[in-house]
Amino acid sequence: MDGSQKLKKQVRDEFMAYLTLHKHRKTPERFAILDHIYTTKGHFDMDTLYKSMIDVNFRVSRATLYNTIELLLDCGLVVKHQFGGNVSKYERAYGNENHDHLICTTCGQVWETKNSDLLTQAQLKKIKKFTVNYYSMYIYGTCSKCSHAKKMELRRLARNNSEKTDNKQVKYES
Amino acid sequence: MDGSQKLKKQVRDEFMAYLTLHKHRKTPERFAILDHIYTTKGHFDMDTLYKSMIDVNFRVSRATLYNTIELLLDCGLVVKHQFGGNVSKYERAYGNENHDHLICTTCGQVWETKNSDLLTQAQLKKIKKFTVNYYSMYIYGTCSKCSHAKKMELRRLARNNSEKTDNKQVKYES
DNA sequence: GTTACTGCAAACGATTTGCAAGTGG
DNA sequence: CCACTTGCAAATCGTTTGCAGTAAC
Repeated sequence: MDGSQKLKKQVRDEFMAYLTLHKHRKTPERFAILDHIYTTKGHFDMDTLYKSMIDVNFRVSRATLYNTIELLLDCGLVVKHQFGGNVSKYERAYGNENHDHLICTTCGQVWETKNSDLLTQAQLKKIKKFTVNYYSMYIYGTCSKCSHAKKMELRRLARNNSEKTDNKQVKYES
Repeated sequence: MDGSQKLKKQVRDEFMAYLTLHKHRKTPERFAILDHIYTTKGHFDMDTLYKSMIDVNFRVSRATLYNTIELLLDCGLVVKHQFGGNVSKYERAYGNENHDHLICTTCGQVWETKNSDLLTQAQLKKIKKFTVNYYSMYIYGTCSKCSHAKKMELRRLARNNSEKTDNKQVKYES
């Protein structure tokens, strides 16, 4: 099994665990979409994803794509970007090096640069063939309030899951 | 004249120069919008801007707002963000300290942090009350192709402008 | 006077939603 | 079998566009 297949298995397992924990169903569509996303590196938008799945003869509706991408974002397997156009761009979260984005505000094209965590403003100005107007670090995560809410939710889920297990055990015992 | 008024004059002058160079008309709406944007710090969206201008009894249409913001973006007086919701956020470009954005992917709220140019991944993890999932540096600017096109365009404009001056002089001479 | 700009309303397009039919657990 | 998911089509909503009237130059 090559690196790509290994990664696919990894993320499939992670998605599986996520679905189980949240009591979401494990439909073929969901796994097919995840798999398909992890066959290509780089950015994609919903329309591209839709068409490329049709191309490999996997019929999905756009509604399902949007529904599934929501789950994938929530469990952190996919990352969402909005560079300035009207369409959102997505990208798989694992198997891509850390990279920053150079966005041309005139033509909208996006280039990627290698991890530049430590770039200073002075260094940025030196990026070849690109005139930097401004830049912004977008740090995505969970605020304390939502963090707390999520924790409570997970606790509730865990409790329900174990209760269900208990019930089953009771059944078997009786 | 306080600092705020001084800044407003500065950006008004810059906008004026931009409009002159590009042969765009100097309408009251355009200057009112720029002025209004520079009365508040922080992010705003189009709807908020629209309503707040109505509030101060300045009637503008949404179409004009979108048209004008385009110009302001082009001349770099306003900066555009898309944090992940459905609406674009804007921000004046001058008079704000350099800052990064903390975006809660659950509730969508956005906080600002002081300039963290040199934040390392390790440091990011330590941001209090915020669990960092991932971050991305968005570097906006102009690519070499567009840069060249813009330069040509400016040259053309400059030529036309001077030709026009020449014509006038000829007229006066004749 | 020309012609770009404004305001209005209609159009657009990415995303979302409601609902009937399908299917995982 | 129950109710979550899917697929379809219609609805939504921020943004763009066409057009007639207005005003900058």
